[in-house]
Amino acid sequence: MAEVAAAAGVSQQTVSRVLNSNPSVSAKTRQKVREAIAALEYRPNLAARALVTGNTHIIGVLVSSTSLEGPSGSLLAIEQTARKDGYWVSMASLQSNTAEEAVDVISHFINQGVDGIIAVAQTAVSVDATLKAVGTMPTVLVTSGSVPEDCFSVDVDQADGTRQLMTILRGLGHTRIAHVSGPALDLHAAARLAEWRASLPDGADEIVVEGDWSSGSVYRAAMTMLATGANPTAIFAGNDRMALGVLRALNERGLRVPTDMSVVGFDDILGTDCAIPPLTTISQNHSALGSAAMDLMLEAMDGRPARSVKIPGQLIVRASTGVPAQPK
Amino acid sequence: MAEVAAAAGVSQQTVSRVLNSNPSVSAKTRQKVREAIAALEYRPNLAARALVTGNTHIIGVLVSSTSLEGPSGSLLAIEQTARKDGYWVSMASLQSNTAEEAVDVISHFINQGVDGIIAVAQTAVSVDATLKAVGTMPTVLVTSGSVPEDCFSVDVDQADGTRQLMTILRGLGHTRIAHVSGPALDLHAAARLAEWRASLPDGADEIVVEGDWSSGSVYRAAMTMLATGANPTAIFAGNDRMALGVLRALNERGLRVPTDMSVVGFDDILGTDCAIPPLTTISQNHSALGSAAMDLMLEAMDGRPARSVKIPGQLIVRASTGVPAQPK
DNA sequence: ATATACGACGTTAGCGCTAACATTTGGCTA
DNA sequence: TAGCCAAATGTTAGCGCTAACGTCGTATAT
Repeated sequence: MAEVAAAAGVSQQTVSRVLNSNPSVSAKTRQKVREAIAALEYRPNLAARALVTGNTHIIGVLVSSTSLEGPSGSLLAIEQTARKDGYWVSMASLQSNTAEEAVDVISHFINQGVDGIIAVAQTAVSVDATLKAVGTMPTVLVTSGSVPEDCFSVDVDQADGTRQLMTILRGLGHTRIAHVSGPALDLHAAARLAEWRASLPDGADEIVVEGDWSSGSVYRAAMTMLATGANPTAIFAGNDRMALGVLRALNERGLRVPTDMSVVGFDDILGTDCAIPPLTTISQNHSALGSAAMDLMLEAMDGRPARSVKIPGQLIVRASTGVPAQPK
Repeated sequence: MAEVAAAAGVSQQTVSRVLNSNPSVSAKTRQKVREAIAALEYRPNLAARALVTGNTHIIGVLVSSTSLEGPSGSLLAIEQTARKDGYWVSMASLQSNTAEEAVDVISHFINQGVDGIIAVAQTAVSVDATLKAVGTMPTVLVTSGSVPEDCFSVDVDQADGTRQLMTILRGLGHTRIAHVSGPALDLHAAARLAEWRASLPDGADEIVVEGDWSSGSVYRAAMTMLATGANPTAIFAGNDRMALGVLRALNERGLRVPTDMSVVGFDDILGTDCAIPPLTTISQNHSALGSAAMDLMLEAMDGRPARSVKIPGQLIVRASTGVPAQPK
């Protein structure tokens, strides 16, 4: 920087002012400095700047990596929004979903001097660990779990999405709607399960099996369920991958979709438009979620009061849903 | 840090030595310093450390986000390996696949003082832009494109994976094997296309349609191809999502898989084990790719000579492949 | 007893930058 | 023409840390 200053015939401070777009630099000087910067291929050292200003313009983003599509979609969306707002992302994905690892990562983020932390949390454990570790750092949780009043959070509205699916199924005439849930400890799974339960017709049987988000786990579970004689007319799978497992199980048992059974999923992952048959599901608007997370981050950094945002999911109706067959 | 030194009754430098595990600190002193650190909840300022040491222990990772599964799987794998090796990841995902955006991002990484850059590049444009922008910074490319001799690179072996698929199809007796390729500018698509072409029986027709990696694009294209009377007995889709589109198109035309047509994909994305029928494909070992990328990074930082690593893909044989029907 | 070596610390300086204050310059007013 | 203001620039100090070197004391060799 000293070299640039010398080359432009000004002081270091003036170079600094040009870099920081300080208005009190004359156009002529600014021009000279710009040329010197270009000529010398000068690059500002952000570590030095961070040291003196105390902020890095870096956001730490923590994702729990257990299930791939959701969290990494959110991560990419958050990153792109952040960059548009002039922030950069330091990321870490949890391997274990232990509190310890989350705390380590957050601790590192703080040491690194991040301006804020966004945690994409799948389980109550990581929500709690995050809240303990962040201290007074501006924080936004991307989670469907319950969060304290004074905490910023954002999520795709799981309950609303579930209601949309249930509404369309009931509208078609389904009353016996089974549920294939995600892992019990997962907050998204819990939210979808709870709302499914709440949306059941009064007095309906609760036909539910638990999967681990993977299609394979559910293929086997669905085969078992179908064999037991609990005869739903529709199945609400907790995510699209599990819905694929259901579709395969139905196919192998010779049940037609939607004639013999309607199936719905959740997430609208890539490829479900070409499931056999194409799957009715809830599309998650990752980019809206990313922008919302970043908007909240800016509010948090600004010291504004905490609030929570729910992004509505969009119902995508495809061929896997239809009216139930009349009982023969 | 001065406070910690005072509390422990030692100099700042000694505290620094404890933090950096310098051996020439007596056990007793080390203990005292540790206690002072804990008592005061002292956190080292990494920006200051980076300023004086000149390295940040941060790796910049650039991913092109166009297609989701592959790059973000690699990203997560790279991050987890990096953290195991004591490095942290600063990431950016490209929205446009322009050289300009890549250069901006890399320029930022350099300003930030990253110790190295890993670029997950899908197109020749981003490979070139990356190589121009990084200068002398240690760099590893994750790409299937051709790279200069003096450049570290790693990729799942596209050609080998394609050969494995072609070998099994030919072994089953298929000679007319169509290809559904990814977008022409994509390096993975190009590599798979080239090897498919090379693996065709001599003098065979080249039946090929181009998709954009999405299942929807290919569903339509496949329908068209099937209607034209080019009658392959097997279809090699450039990725699993497009294979799903092919499966759906076949299903709607009443063709059975694998009796009337065998189908293979590439990537082994989650859910293909429950495609109808389950898909024969090549599984990409993301975690091996992540470790390899990080190993190469360490070599690059060490000034060792460049080399390229190919990670073999693993053939997963499922129900979508079988012997071709005898011509009626 | 003297020289030598080494382990265990302390002292000094500076990494590259910006905040805060000091200074200069030109333009305008009375 | 003196006086004053504001815009444009310079000067000083310090952010938190570590590299390099200096100092002290104790153990070992001669």
